[in-house]
Amino acid sequence: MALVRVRYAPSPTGAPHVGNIRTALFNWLFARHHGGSFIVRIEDTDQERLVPGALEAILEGLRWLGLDWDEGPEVGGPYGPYIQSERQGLYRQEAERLVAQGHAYRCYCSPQTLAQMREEQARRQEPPRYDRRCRELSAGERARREAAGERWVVRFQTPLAGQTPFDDLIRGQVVFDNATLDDFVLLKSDGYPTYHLANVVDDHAMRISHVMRADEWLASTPRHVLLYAALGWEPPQFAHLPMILGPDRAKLSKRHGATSILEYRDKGYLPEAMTNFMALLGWSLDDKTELLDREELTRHFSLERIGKTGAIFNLEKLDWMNGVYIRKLPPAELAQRLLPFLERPEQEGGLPEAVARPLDRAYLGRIVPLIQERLKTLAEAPALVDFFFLNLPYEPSLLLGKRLSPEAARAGLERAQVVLKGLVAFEAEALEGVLRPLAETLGLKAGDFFGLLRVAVTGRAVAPPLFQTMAALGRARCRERLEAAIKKLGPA
RNA sequence: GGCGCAUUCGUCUAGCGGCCAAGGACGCCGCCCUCUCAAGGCGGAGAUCACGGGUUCGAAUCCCGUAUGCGCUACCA
Repeated sequence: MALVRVRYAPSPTGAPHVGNIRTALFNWLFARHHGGSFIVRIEDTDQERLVPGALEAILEGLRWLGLDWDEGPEVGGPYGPYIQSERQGLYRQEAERLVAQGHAYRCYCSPQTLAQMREEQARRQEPPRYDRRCRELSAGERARREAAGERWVVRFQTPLAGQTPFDDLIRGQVVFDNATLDDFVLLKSDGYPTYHLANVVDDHAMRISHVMRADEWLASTPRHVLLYAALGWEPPQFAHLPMILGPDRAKLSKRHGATSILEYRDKGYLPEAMTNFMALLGWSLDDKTELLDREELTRHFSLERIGKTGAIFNLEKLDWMNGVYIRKLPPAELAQRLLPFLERPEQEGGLPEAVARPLDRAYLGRIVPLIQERLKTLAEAPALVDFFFLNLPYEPSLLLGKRLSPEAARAGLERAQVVLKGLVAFEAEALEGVLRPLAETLGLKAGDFFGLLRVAVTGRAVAPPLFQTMAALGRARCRERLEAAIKKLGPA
C-alpha cells in the first residue's frame, strides 16, 4: 500500500474513553502495520466545549498505551501546527474560496431564526433542516445586511439533486441522495470552522491517506466527499469503525459513566492488557486467538478483519485478560508496577497509613510471587498484602474455623510455637515438614490445623499458601502473632 | 419523521455456498487438583444463525421485504 498516513483527531472536550481511544489504537496499528505515519491532530474548533486539561489527558492516555505519534502536539511535524485553533487562517481562506467559486454562501440567519425554523418544521411534521433562505440572496441584500452588522456563517451549497456514493473500506459502497443533505455550516460566526470543514481541509493538507473513524461519522461522509470535490481535491479512503457501546447498546457516553482511559490505568489495568482487549473490540485474528501482544497485533492487523457491528465493552473479560497479563509478568517487574498502588495514600486505595513508606523492596520481592496469580488488577494488591505489613485485628472465633474447640486451638498454637522456635531454616519446605506431621500428632485434620495457623499468622481466613506466607513473614512476626493468637483465645 | 448502518450463545467473536444439526473466549455450573483463596485441568448448560420470502442440488453465508437496534439529522465533534 502506498504511503499510509492516518490520524487520530480527538476533540479536547474531556478525557478520552475506551471508544475514543480504540479508534486511536486501530489507526496506530494500521500505521505501524504498513510502516506509515500516525498523526495526532487536536480538533478544538468548538470553543464552548473546551475542557481544561483534556488535551493533556488525551496525550497521557496515548502515552500510557504506548501509542506513539509521528506528528502532532509536542513532536511537531512537516504539516503543523497540529492544533486546529492554530490553523484558523487556512479554514477561512478555503471557505472564502468556496464562496468565491460559488460552492458556498454566507448565511445571515441567527440562532433564534434557525430555532424557530425547526420549531415550525416540527409542527408541520417536516424533517428539520435549514431551508436555504440565504442561498439566493441578491448582492444588494447581502451588502445591506452586512452593513447593518449582521453576523454570518458560511454554508456549503449542497447540490439539490444527484447522488453521492463512496466506497467505505469496511462497509462497501454507500450511497446518499444529495436531496437528503442540507446546506451545512462550514464556518461559524465566531470565525471557527465546523468539524466538516476543518477535517477536510486538514486531512488534505496533512496528506492523510485513510480516514479511520467511528461509525457515527458515516452519515457525514457524503458531505465530506462533496466538499473534497468542491475544493478540487482527491478524497482519502474512508473506513468507518464499529462503535463501542454502553451496556444498553447505545453510543458510549458520560451517561454510562464512560470511563476515561486514565481511570483504567488508576484502577490497575495493564496497558498491554488494555491494548489487547480493545483490539478485540471490533477486530479479530481468527476463531481462537485472543491473547496477542503489541507486536503480534501490529503484524496481523488488517482492515479486512474489522467487524461491522458495535460491541459492548465487557468489563469481566477485561478483568480476566488483565489477570492473564499480570501472571505473565516477571515477578520483579510486577513488584515494580505494584509499588505505586501499594504506596499511594490509603484514601486512594493504597496500604493503610500505618504502613511506613517507602516499602521494603526486598520484603516486597518475597511477597509478590504469592499474590501474582491472585490479582486481577494492580489495585487489588493492598487488600491482599496488608497483613504482611500489619497485625490485623480479628475475632477470636475466626481462629476456631468450623470445628475446632478453643482447647484444641490453644494446644495447636502452643505446639506450633515450640516447633517454630526450634526450626533451623524458616522456609516453606521446612515449615511444611514440621507442621504437617504436627497436625497428625495433635489429631487434627491438616485443613483445620492449617486454617488455625493461617488466621493466627495473617488475621485472615483467606490468604496465600500458608507455608510460603509464613516463610515470607519470617520467624519473628510469626511467633509474635502466634503468641497474640494464644492470648486471644483466653486462659486455658 | 427522513436518511444511513447493522442484526450468530448473556457478552466479545469465528464463519466470506457444502468441512456447521454453528467453533473459540469471558462469565456461569459441576468435577479434579488442593491447607483457604486463586491459578490450572476436565466436563456442562447456553445461538431454531432477528423474522418472512426467494435464488441454489445445497444458505448462518447470495437477493428482496419486514422487524428491531443504533447512528446522523446543531453556528458539537
